[in-house]
Amino acid sequence: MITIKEIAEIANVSVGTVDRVIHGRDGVSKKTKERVQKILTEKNFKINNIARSLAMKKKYNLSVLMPDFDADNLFWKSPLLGVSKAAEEVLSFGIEVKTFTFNQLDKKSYLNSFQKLIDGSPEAVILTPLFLNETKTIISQLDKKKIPYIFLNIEINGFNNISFIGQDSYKGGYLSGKLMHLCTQKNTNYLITDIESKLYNNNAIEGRIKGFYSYFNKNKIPFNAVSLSFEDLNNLDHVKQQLKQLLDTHKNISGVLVPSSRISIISNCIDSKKLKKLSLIGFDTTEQNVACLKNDKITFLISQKSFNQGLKSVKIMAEYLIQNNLPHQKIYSPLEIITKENLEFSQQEKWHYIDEIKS
Amino acid sequence: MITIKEIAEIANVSVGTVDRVIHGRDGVSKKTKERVQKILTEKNFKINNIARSLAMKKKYNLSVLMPDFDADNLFWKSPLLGVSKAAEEVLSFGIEVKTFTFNQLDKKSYLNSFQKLIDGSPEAVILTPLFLNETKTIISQLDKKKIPYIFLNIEINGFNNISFIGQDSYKGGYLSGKLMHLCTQKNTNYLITDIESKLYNNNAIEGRIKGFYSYFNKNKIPFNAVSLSFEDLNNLDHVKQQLKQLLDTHKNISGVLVPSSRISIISNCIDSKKLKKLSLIGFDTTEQNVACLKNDKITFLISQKSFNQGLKSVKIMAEYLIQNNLPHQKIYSPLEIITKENLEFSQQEKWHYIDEIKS
DNA sequence: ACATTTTCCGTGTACGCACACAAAAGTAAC
DNA sequence: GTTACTTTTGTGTGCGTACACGGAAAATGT
Repeated sequence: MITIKEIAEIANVSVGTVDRVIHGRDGVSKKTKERVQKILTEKNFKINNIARSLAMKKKYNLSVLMPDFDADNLFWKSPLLGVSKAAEEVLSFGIEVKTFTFNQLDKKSYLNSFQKLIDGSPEAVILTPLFLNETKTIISQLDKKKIPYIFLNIEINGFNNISFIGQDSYKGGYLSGKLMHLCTQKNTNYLITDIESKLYNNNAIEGRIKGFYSYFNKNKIPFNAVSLSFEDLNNLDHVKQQLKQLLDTHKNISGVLVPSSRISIISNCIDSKKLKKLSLIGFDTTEQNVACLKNDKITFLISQKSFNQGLKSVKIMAEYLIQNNLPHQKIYSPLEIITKENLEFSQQEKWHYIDEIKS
Repeated sequence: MITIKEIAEIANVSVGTVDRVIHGRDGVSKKTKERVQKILTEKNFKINNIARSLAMKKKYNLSVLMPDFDADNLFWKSPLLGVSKAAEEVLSFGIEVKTFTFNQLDKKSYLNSFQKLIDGSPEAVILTPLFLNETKTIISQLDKKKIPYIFLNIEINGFNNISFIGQDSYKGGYLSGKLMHLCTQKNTNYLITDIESKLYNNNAIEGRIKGFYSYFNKNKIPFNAVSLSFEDLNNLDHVKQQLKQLLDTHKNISGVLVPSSRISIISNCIDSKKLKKLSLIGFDTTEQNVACLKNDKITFLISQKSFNQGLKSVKIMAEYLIQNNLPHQKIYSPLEIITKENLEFSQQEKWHYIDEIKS
C-alpha cells in the first residue's frame, strides 16, 4: 500500500500538501491539487486507517437525542443499544458520542434534554423528532449553528436534515396486509387497533394503516376492517373490556393488526379461547412482543431492526464528519418478517453486543 | 485508556521495560517485573491494538477458496461479493485477501485451486468444503501447517475449523414448513423437489427437507409429500415434462418446496395456469429467483444473506489474526423471509456495495 | 583489584497520518 | 523596489507500540 509520503515524493510536494488534498482542506492551488489528486487516484491511494486513528485525537462531539425507555415500553431500548455499539466503534476514529434521552410523553423534557445537548456544542446531532412544534425550535438552533443533523426513526419533512433513517411505514403496513391475507385466506374481516396516534407526532401508525388498506385495495381483495382505539393502554381492565365487547359483536373477525409496537398488550388482553382463532400481526420485536410470539399468541412481527437504525445513524454521521461523505436522503430499514421459527436468528448484531457488554 | 508510557512513569522504569513485561520477554529482573505487572493489572492496562498493528506492520495473507459462479447458477456470486467488500475494509489493517475459485462440479479444480492457494503460504484460510474426501486432504495440510481456517456456507463436522458461518439448514426447512402451511391452510399436499443432492457434499438440502417434515410432525399437522428429483436441471424440456406428469397425477398438490437455490427453474417449468394455484417456496435470493418473486410466481424465498456470510467470514478471520479473538464455533445466518413486498429493503449492504464498485 | 561475562534497563527510531506552525512564494499598492 | 499582506507549501511533532542497540550495573572469574 502506497503512503502519503510516497505520493508526496512523486508529486514533488510535501506530505502536508498531500494531506490537504486528501481531506479537501483549502490552501492548495488548483494546479497542485489536480496533480496530486491525479496521482492519488492513479496509484489507488487508500488511507491507512491504523495510522489515521492513531494520529487522530478526540475531536468530534456527536450528540444523540432520543426517547428513554421503561418497563412499560421497551421500544427505544434497541436503538439506544445500537447507538452505544456504534459509539464504541467510532471512538477510535476520534468521535465521542454523547447520548441524551427524554421522556416520550413530556415535551418539556424533550426541550430540556436538547438544551443540555446543545450546551455541549456538538459537531453533529442525531435526533428523534417526536414533537413537531418543539422540533421546529430545536432545528432552528441547529440550522443557525450549522450543525448537521439526522432524523432517527421518525420521518418528518421540510427540514435540512442530511438524512432520515427508519422504516417506510406505508410499505410496512402493505406487507402486514399481505401477511394477514396469507394467514386468513378467505375470511377477510379484521380489527385494526389505532393506538395513541394523536398523542405525538407519529405518522408511522397512520402510514402502516394506509399501507394495510392499500394491499387489499391494490390487489382487489374485498375485506372488512373495524378499528378500535384505546384511551389508556396501561389500564388493562378497560382494554380487556373494550376488546371483549368488540370481538363479541364482530364474531367473524379473523385477524388483528396492531400498527404500533404495543401488540403484546393487545394479545394479553384477548381471551385465550378467542385468541386461538385469530391471527395477530404487529410491529417491532420488543421483549414483550417476542414473548408473545414464542407463546403462539402472535403470528408475525414486522421488525424494523431498530438496533441497526441506531447503529447506522451514528456510523453514517461519523463518516460524514470524517470523510465528508453525504449519505442518502432517506435510508429505509429492512422490513424483517419475524415468526417463532426464525426469531432466534434475527437481531444477531444486537445480541452479540449485549453479550459483549455483559462480559 | 492508560498507555505504556504512563505505566512506565508510575513504575519508574522505561517504556522498554514495560514492553518486556507485557510480552513476557526476558531481560527483566524478578523484582521490577513483579512491580510493573502489579501496576499493569491495577491500572487495568489494555494494549492499544491500533498502535500495535502500526508498529508491527505485519502483512497477513488471508486466502479464500470458494466455488465460482456462472450464468446458470448465480448462487455463489453473492458471498464472493461479500468477500470482496470485506477485503477492502480489512486491507487498511494490513490484511490482504486473496480469492481462489473452483468449478463446483469438478473435484480436480477444487484441489488445483487449493494448491495455488497454499503455495502463497497464507496466514489464514476461509473455504467452502464442497467435496468431503478432497476436503480431508486439504484440511490435513492446513492442520499440519497450523493455519487457522473457517468453513463458509457448508457445514461439516469433525475438523478443527475455528468457526462455521452459514445457515442452519434444518431450521430453514422448518421455517419453510411453517410458511407453506400458512399459505396452503387445510390442503396440505406438497411436492418437494430433491435436486442433485447426491452430486456434492451438500447436506443443506437434506437438512431443509428434514426440517420441513419436522414442522408438520412436531405440530401434529397431517400432510402428504411427494418428491421428485431431476437428472439434469439444464435440460428444461425434460424438467417440464417431469413436472407436468407429476402434477397431472397428483392434482391435489397445493404447494411446492424447492430446498435449493434453483427454484426459478422449477417455477419456469410449471405451466402458468397450474402455477397460479400453487404456493412455491424456495431458498436464496439469486437474481433469477428474485425475478420470479416479482412476477408472483413464487410466494416466499428464505434468504441466508450469503453476501453477509462472505463479508462476515473475512471480518471474523481478520479479527482473529489481529486481535487473536476466537469467534463462536457456529455462526448461523439469519433466516430472512422475503416476499415481493419486502424485497426492496433486503440486502441493502449488498446493493450499496454494488453501487460503489460501479461508480 | 581488574577483566570479563551476564543481567538488566534506557534510548532511539520506525510505523503512517493529522495538524499546528513556520516558511516561502505570490500579489498588490505605493 | 520596498512594504504589507495573502496564498500556498514545507517542517516538525505527537499518537502508542515494537524492537534493535547499546550502556550501565551487577555478578562472576582470575
